Amino acid sequence: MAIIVDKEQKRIDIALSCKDLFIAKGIKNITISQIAQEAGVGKGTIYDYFKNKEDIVFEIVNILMAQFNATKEQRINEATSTKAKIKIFFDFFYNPDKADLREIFKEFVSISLTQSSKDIQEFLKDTHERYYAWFCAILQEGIDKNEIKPLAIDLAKGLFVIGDGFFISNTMKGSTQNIKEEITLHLDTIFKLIEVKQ
Amino acid sequence: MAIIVDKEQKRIDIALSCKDLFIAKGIKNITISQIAQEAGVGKGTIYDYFKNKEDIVFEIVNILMAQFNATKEQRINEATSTKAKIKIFFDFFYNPDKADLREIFKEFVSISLTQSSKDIQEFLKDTHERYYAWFCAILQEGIDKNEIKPLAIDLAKGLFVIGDGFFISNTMKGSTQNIKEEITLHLDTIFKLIEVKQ
DNA sequence: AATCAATGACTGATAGTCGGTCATTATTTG
DNA sequence: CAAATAATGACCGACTATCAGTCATTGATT
Repeated sequence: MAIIVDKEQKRIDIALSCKDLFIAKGIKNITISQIAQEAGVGKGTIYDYFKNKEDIVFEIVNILMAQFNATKEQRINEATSTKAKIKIFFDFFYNPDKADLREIFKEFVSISLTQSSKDIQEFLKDTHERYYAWFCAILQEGIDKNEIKPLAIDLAKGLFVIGDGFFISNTMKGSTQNIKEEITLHLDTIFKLIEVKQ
Repeated sequence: MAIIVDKEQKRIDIALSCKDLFIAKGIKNITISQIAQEAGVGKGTIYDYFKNKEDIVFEIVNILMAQFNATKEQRINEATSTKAKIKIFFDFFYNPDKADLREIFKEFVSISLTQSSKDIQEFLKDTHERYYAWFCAILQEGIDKNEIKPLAIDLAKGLFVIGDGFFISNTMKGSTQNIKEEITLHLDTIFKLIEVKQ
């Protein structure tokens, strides 16, 4: 009876159109009016597609992460050793091409910590569990192949969270230069300990 | 002259008086007027002692962390094994008595990620480095005593950040119940690997 | 009288709402 | 079948409520 818009697609379009604004200025320094202008729609329209400013950040992170993870899965499958696979898993935290994405991820974490609804927490939990299962599968595969000791599976959770740990720690200090070296050293050392000597 | 107030003490008094408000509602859901009322001063007075709302959170975290760490140093010195010392280091993240402090710490991290000034980043960097040095010293002591392998020192940074990692990861999911078990398992497993067999 | 502390009314900015308009499609009618 | 009309979702921006932060004034002390 009337115009029917692909709501999901438009949500994506709006989110992506103001991505650079978020990266450049940060959520606190942008107004909804600016976002609307950047997206080429009216202010009210923004609220037809998003609950609030934070919701836009969630959408941006979702879109970009999905894109990123599509290639990640492939790269992990191509890697041969468990160590190499695990390193790719943390690639996001130091890949120079992903600096922009990390900038938004920072906002995302900040929001998630203090302002996320039950819905969003549920979503985060699901996402987290899916990735953790994937991570465990990689480790288990290494164990089954006798590349690493069975004990390594007990390190899964602790290893899984070190990406976040390094990221938060470095971001809070304002020094994100050397995450790669830090993560690499840690993983190399862990692998020295858990690798099965042939 | 005129009335001379102990500015530093009053800053502390104001900060502590609204601590519970921050814990109960979170920074986003409190107004400066509420804070002023809770502290029993005028709104303008708040701005004589703090730059903004975020600044109050920094003060609260500083005060409470300082209190907490005073006892922490002692407890670490009392512990005999390196493993026990390291576990106490992460006590903050799961000690049931510190749930309130963690609630504010959450706000603190959230702010630090996206809104901290150069000054505050500098401060965070200093604090971080001091704690990291302490952490390394504990590990080094264990190495010198031949409790753990020399290699363990390369795990320092990665171990140091797992507290933050678990905290962020669990907080984002809204499940802070099992951090203790997770950290304990991780540390126990790491120590199985780095302990020197006698 | 000089000086510092405290204050709360005021201002500017902005998040979020809501009544109304417009464009498109469905339905009716000649 | 074409024109007229009805229905509806998309879109909008003026408006409102709220609140962070300021500053001119008052009050207290020596």
